[in-house]
Amino acid sequence: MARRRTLPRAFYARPTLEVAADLIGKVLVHDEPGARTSGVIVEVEAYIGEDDPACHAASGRTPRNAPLYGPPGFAYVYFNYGVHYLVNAVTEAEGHPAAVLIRALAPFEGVGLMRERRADARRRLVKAASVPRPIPDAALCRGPGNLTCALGLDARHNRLDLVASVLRIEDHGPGVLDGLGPVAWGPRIGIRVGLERPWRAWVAGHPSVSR
DNA sequence: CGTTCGATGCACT
DNA sequence: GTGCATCGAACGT
Repeated sequence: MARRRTLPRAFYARPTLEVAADLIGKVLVHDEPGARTSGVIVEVEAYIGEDDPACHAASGRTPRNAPLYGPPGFAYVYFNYGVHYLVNAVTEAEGHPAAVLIRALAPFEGVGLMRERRADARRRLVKAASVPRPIPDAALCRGPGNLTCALGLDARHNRLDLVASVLRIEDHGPGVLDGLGPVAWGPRIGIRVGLERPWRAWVAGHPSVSR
């Protein structure tokens, strides 16, 4: 197994767009004993400050968005649409609300467990009469709600320290993304405001990137 | 191809 | 009561 290094606090304590760019190709890990799941980050979005209308901090500090105002290198996980959890890495500095939303992974470790979790979740959602299509491996962590499902992440992981907990992001060295496309930038997805800011980054042409 | 829409919980107004 | 940083089935073209 290649050498792996957990990203240090200083990685996150930088301008959010730099962190977002550098997170592409790193590995998001949920290190449950005997059930590790992980994937290479291939799509992210930056949400930066109270001036960003799409950022959860746009209306000021609330109990929900408090982690955004905390120190960098912690997880901000929240529940959305009554269905999905979304995971962010808090960036910048304490008092500067900003984070990077992890939107898609190329499945790496624990792919079988990911398949089970996604299939279970879909069976719960789909009508009993219809037969769900099998989920291709490239789609297991395609989309922010899908990747938290596949990795088994939920509200328990909110506020966890990405530098020292079961939830972390690792650098597996250069070469992880060999043979894949370059990083592209464009407008963020699924928001109605702040579309003029091209703060979504993804690996061009990668099959695990959301659409 | 494209668009619509239901499922579902909760923070915030 | 409203509106989501979603997903994917179902339907129209």
